[in-house]
Amino acid sequence: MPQLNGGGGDDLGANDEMISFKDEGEQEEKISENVSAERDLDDVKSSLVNESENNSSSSDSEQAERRPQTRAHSESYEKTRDYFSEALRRQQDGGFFKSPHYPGYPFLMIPDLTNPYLSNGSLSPTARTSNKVPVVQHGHHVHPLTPLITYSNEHFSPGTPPSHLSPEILDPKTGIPRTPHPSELSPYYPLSPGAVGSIAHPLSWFMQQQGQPMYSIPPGGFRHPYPALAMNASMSSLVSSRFSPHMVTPPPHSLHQTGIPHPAIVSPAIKQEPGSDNISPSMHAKSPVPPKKEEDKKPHIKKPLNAFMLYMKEMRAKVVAECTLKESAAINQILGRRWHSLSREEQAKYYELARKERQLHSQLYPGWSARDNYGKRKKRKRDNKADSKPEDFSIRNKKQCVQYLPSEKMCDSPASSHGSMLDSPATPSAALASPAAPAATHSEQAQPLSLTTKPEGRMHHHFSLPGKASGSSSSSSSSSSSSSQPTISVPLASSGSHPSTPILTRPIPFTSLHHSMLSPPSPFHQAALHSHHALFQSQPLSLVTKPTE
DNA sequence: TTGCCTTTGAAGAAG
DNA sequence: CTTCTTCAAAGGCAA
Repeated sequence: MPQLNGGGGDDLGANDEMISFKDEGEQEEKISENVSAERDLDDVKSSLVNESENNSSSSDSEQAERRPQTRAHSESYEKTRDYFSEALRRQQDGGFFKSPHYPGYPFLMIPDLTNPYLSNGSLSPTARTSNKVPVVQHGHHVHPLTPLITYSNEHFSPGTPPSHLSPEILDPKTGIPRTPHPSELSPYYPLSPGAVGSIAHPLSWFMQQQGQPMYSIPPGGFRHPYPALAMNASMSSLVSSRFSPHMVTPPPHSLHQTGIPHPAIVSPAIKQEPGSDNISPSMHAKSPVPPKKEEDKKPHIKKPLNAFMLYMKEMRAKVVAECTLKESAAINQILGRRWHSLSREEQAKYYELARKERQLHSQLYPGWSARDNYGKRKKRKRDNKADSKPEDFSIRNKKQCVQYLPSEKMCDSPASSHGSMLDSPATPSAALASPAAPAATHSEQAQPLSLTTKPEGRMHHHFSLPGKASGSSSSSSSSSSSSSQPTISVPLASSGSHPSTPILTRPIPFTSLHHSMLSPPSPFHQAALHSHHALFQSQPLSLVTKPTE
């Protein structure tokens, strides 16, 4: 990502961004102060707050060091992994994310990755409960992002040594072979010639370290077909465990034709945490599709994770470690705030990863549709909100806030506990988006109320641009230009965007245009919008009400 | 045992 | 074309 070049050297446009960030930082600091105040009220735990927000490298590193000691059972590989990744990133970045690239890949290879899953084949229940002392399994460096993606490993031939790297990687966008980014070039690039054909695994660079599959592995999935590999070297397992020699080309339909469990595939019936002893039928079913009812047998292919989900996976452990909180709901609130506080570049990383993820997913499961998973879950009762009047929901939200807020105070960072529910998206992102941001942020704080509403209606939707605009990953590569809405393609590249980040090049809805000049496109539209919101703080209320309507 | 809660983003469905 | 709904992860909690 060029944009990041120079860390500080961010060039063009960077200034604005930088400023915005600063504002954010300031804001955050303010918040921190506030938090501090609150801290007094809170018990010692609150002490954690600071670092969570600041992410002080020192604290992280300290923690990192400590954790490894306890590694014995670490909680979940993932968490530790995340934690490390974070720590790593800090180290590399010096506490601040400067390099857009995924520098850490070198570490990937570190064999250490003792993957609990691999070792046991399952996570010990205790592990889950042992959050209090987040343990790190491996003290090695892990790139923050690497851990996230693992899935699809299976598609690569196990037999292929990691070293087997494809020299060239097809540029998703252009389809033209390109020299992989250094970060991308991992010695272990798992592509097997035959395997995914010419398609390089978009996430391969990412996957190497991954001990845990991004998608929950189907029961069978975990059971590595090649136990030896799995059990043995974490590394090999990582790389090869999921690779399947069988995998030649993506199945035309959702079901993995190969019958090889993919991390993303979960048998509905068997859906379970990785490591469960149960061997899924599908697993056994390595044999070509079992002749049972399609439904029963049909493996559940999970949706690819979006940027935020990726971020969550990475950061959750860290947040958990910093906080005493264990409830995901609370943690997620914090993560949501942090997400907004991320710099564009940082978010861009995740968007890019998510894009690749989707791309890969689509390649693996060409026929798969998100709709396939509809109804798998029980359903959400969120419906309530629809019923409830604005008032009601506000109240309801309030309750929620209260419920989780405490924790946030303790742990959360930046953004604010103050704002309480406000996660105000606007905050960080807005800041990024526009110079006006500062004011905006300020205003937000002033009007925390708006936050309460947010949950209800997902305000961003209202602002949001054409849904597809931001998204369509796959299309993104194609340069989604077909947005009916007036859009301007803003090559943020000029502002230093990563070349490979389609996001930046996406067309920006006209509505956010003015912001676009300053801010990143699509994924960030929201932010821009939020900033917008800030600008119009005079009418924040409207936002609130809208959702209800 | 099961679903809820909570977050953002993507995608599909519905209007 | 816009809006709404569902699902993705995750783990404590409630029923």
